[in-house]
Amino acid sequence: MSKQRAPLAVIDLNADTPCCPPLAQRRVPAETAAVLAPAFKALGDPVRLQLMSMIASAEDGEACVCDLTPAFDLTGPTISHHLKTLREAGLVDAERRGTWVYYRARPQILRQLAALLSIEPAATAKA
Amino acid sequence: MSKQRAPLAVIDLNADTPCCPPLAQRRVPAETAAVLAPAFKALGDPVRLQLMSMIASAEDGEACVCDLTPAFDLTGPTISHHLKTLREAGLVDAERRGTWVYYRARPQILRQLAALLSIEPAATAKA
DNA sequence: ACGCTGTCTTGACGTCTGTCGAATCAGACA
DNA sequence: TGTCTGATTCGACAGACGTCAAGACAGCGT
Repeated sequence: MSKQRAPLAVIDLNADTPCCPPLAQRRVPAETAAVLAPAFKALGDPVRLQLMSMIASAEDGEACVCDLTPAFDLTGPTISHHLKTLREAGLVDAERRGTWVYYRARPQILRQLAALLSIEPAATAKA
Repeated sequence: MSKQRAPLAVIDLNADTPCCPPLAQRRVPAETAAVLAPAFKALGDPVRLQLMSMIASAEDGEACVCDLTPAFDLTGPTISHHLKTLREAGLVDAERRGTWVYYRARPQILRQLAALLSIEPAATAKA
């Protein structure tokens, strides 16, 4: 984890900043890496990757915790913990409506991560 | 880390398999998540994200460890450890040529990760 | 007001991770 | 052969992570 915690907690990378040219096009500077790495890290757990997918692909763009939890062989607190991790990485938003809490994906940051990873169709060896 | 180690060590996801529809389009199944999550996890450290970028954006598509190491305030063994992590996640390949070891990105897996994260321009709430 | 249900927080546990120094391995060159 | 340089492996340590049980909190219904 390279020591420091980084600010996180809802990184400012939620704005519509175009942000980052592809990782393979220009060297990612340390500051950018420090901001983006936590997002990748959050996706680096199978459970969270599935949670993220379930949320992002949900019918109305949002998913209830009550639907998420029973999809895994894990306790409620554990799922809650993973959701918190996704929240702190800026990947999802939570909203309580009455009894239930709904999670919603943040497409912007997903787009940024995808852009960072994107490779021009034939850029394997560009020279 | 969700307990089990998974096979890793060079996941078979290096083939040209189209692999995965976007995460926001269909629920990522557990098996897919188990295979892909380690790749995201490997990118989930600022140092490795920079290493990956330096390798992928290198002049001839490859970077020498001797150029990578001095770019960080970290010891050789530590950089070597991170490179091993990237290697085991299937993100890079290593080749020794004489005295030096060169690392090269695997564009296919990067493309797969990018595809998984990709979002159709206006799919925020598709209904 | 009371209890019920759904969700989150807290505290604890074992494991994994990032880092280093020391030792080891792999080639190059005398 | 011996030695030098570059890279990896080994062993150790502090800190972070994933998980759970127990408790706390928030709304709803009675």
